[in-house]
Amino acid sequence: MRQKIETFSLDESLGFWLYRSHIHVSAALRQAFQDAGYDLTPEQWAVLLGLREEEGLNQSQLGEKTYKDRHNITRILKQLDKRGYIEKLHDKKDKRAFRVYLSPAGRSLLGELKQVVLKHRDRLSNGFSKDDLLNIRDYLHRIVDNLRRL
Amino acid sequence: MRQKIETFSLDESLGFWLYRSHIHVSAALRQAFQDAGYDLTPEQWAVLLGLREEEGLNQSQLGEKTYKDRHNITRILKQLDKRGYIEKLHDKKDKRAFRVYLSPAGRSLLGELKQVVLKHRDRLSNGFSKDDLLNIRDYLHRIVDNLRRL
DNA sequence: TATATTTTGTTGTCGTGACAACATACTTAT
DNA sequence: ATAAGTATGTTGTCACGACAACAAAATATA
Repeated sequence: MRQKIETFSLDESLGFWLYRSHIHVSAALRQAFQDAGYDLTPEQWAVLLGLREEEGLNQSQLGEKTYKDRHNITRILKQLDKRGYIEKLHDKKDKRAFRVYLSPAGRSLLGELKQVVLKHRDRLSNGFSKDDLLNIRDYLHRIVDNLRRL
Repeated sequence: MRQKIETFSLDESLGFWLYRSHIHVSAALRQAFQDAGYDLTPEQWAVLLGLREEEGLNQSQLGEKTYKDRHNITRILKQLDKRGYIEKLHDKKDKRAFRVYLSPAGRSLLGELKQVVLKHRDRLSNGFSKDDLLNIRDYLHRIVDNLRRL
């Protein structure tokens, strides 16, 4: 028996472990971008990656993909637009909506930062086997599923 | 072979899994507080739990315990103070510092919300064995250690 | 067709995280 | 003992997450 976990405390809270690790990972990525000379937040990066996987989404769809609500997507896209990394085109069929695309600069940025991000990922998963990563992923997905379904 | 994980994408990013699960867990706790009729954020709750474990800390120490920098601690304590849950007393030896304590209302709140929080924790860890929880904790701690030490 | 509802996106507010600048006070070095 | 450096806490700014209110347009329904 390693340690009891039913105690009502911070150190024994799954939610707090998640908070703690998220904060550290996010700070490290932010720092990695800064060290590489780029003014980009982890959130902006996530949206760019989401776009890379599927361009032409509208803002709501992009929000679903990146787990950000439409208010936040609006503002993150505003930042990315200001930096010239994306293009918002009016949807021809739906006059309310935009379709969001990577600009050439955005596509270029993804290439430039690829090694930075891969290095960051290697760093935080140092000592993890592929099975470890699959286990973690399963655990984290199960947590989200629990909250969605229950 | 379940799936390759070296792909440079959002769905294969450990950091993004952490972000995703943290967001869901945090939203669920916020909702649980709201459903129970309390106006309290998960961050405020974390600070209260930190205080419960060790009262009389100064703000910097409390920030270390909860992984919040001193700027944010200042503001979170301001919220908790406004709601009457804490007391800030001047440190007698160090005139710069405060020592932070739970107020009677704060202590009472911890009791009132205990069942709400335990229910929330059961919900998100539904289907997890004690070993699963220990494994997750080890994984998440290893991630943080990797970022601290490398 | 006309009305009601839903969907898409924006703006504004608050709380929080990251960061800089600052005042105060403690600590260390000379 | 004085100066330099460090630590504590506050305020201000920007970015982001949660939430409300809103306008415009699409969709559903009567």
